[in-house]
Amino acid sequence: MTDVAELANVSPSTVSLFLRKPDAVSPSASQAISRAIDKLNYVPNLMAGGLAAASSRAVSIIVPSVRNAFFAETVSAMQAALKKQRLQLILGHTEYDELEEEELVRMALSWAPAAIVLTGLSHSASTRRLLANVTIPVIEIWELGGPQIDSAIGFHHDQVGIAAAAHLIQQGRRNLVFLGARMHQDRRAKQRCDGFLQAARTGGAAAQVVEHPDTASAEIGAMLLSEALRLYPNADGIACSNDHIALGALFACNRLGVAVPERLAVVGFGDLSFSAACNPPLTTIRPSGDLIGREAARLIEDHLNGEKPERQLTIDTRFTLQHRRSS
Amino acid sequence: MTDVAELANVSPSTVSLFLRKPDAVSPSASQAISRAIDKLNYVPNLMAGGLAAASSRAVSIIVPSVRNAFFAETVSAMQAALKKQRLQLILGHTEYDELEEEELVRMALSWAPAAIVLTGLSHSASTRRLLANVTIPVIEIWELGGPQIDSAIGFHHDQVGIAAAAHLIQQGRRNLVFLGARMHQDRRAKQRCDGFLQAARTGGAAAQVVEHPDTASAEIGAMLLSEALRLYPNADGIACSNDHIALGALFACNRLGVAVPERLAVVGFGDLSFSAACNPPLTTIRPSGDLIGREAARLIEDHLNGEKPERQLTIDTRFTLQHRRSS
DNA sequence: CTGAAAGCGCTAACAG
DNA sequence: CTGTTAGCGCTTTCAG
Repeated sequence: MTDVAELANVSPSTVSLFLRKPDAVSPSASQAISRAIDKLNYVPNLMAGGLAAASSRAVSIIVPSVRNAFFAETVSAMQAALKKQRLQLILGHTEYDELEEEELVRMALSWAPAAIVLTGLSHSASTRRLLANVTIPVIEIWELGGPQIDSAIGFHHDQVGIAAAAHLIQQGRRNLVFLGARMHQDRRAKQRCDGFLQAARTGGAAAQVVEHPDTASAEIGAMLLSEALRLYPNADGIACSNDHIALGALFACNRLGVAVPERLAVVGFGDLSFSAACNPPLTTIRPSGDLIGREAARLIEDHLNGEKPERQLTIDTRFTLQHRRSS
Repeated sequence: MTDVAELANVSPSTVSLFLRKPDAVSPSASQAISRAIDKLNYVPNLMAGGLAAASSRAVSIIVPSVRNAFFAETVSAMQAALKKQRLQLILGHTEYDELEEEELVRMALSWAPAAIVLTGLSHSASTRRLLANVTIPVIEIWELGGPQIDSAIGFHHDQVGIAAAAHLIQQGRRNLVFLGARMHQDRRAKQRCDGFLQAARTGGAAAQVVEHPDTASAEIGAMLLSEALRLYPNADGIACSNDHIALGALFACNRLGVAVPERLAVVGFGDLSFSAACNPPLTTIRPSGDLIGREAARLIEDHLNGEKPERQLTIDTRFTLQHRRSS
């Protein structure tokens, strides 16, 4: 920066100012500085900047895993939105482990990030303690309906389950089964399941659960469907903890000669890339993972720009039922 | 750190040393420092550390998008491996745009990362210039077979196409079609296609391409298959640029009453989570996205530990054909 | 094995 | 609008 200043015949602080608030520098100086930057191929050192400013242009985001399409979508949308503010994403994966999350939060904090984004509302006591006294925005995403650390952006997963049950009942189904995967770890899948069961029973339908401990996949979905049909031969409506499970269920129905939706209606969750293309096209509940990311980015921007320094926000991004031929 | 030092009755530099090389500090001092750290809930400031050391514990990784399952897998594997070294991933998405990549590289450099990871071998001239003089490892992933900036980890995509063609020919198919999506942007899909065409023709089979400009999806796969059958009614073997396309092709065959593999053999690429569960299970070529991530992490560790300061490495992670019932 | 000293490259008052 | 000044919290020789 000193070199740039020298070449542009200004002081280093003018260069610094130009870099942070270009409009606050005279056009002539701006031009000279721009030229010097180009000529010297100057790249600012964000570590130095962050140290001096006691906060960095990094945003830490901690998700269970980006291999999960839901979180990949949010991460991707957030990164796209933050890029405009020249903010960088620092990524961490908890793999659904609260201790892992705690360690990641600790590491994240050492970067003095501009904000920290966590998945879900459930965290270890130490994690809460670590985050209790930070002054940056802490944003919990993809879950609503519990005590928040600071702001939360997402939706109520029990309502997803309720919507699925209501839909199946409306379609005249009365013997419902929920197919779930890894619900001992995936709290949100569990919430969808619980909402489903309760709404189904309230609505006068029978409702059962068939589950598998491993990560959701089409393979497990197929297994779960066969199992469900074995245990509950007169089941007529199936809700799945996500579209991977639903896809496998559709494959299994196809193989077993079970007519969908005539004999069995199927509803998924996620509206993944294949869901509309299935045989038959899958009715599913679509969360807006990208909206969650964009809203999170907006919150962070607002905080950075000093506007709306509101805290403790709760933003419900809702979800929509995509009614297709599988139900 | 000063507070910790004071509480532990040592100097700040001893604390610093303890944090970086615990073994170089006496047990008694170590214990006192540990205790002080715990009591004060001390979190080191990595910005300050990075500034002083002129290199940070961040690794920048730039991929087209984590919404793409291939890159999500690599990112995830890499993060898991780097965590052991207390290295953090800074993520950037190019969305298949070289100018975007260039800007991301510039931003990445301002973090003085320990290494920088790019996707593919094709970059803008400016990007190459930016990276020409850096002393940290520059690792290009997911592509082999062109000029490298520094090290490269991946495989030859034309060989994937060749393997698909060879497989179909071996199955007795002679009228082949390649279904491709977004090949004007996705260089690697194009390479697979080119390898396929060449190998097919060399092998004495007819080979055609049917493509779509948008991102690969099952929906587009279904469209492409219908189109292929319309244009080439006697096609008997289909290779797809990835498993999303193949999934859609299988759906379309199912709807059109086209028997797979009797009438039409289908081969995909990716071995995604649903591929083994399809009807029929999909023959596909499986790259090892996680291995790419682990090898990249290993390279970075080695460099950091001063071992094997080899540069210009080329690591071929290969791929394997998963022969299933669709062919 | 421990400590003193000298910055790393930048930001942020503040004064002009 | 520009420049001066005093650090940000740590690492890294270099002595002891």
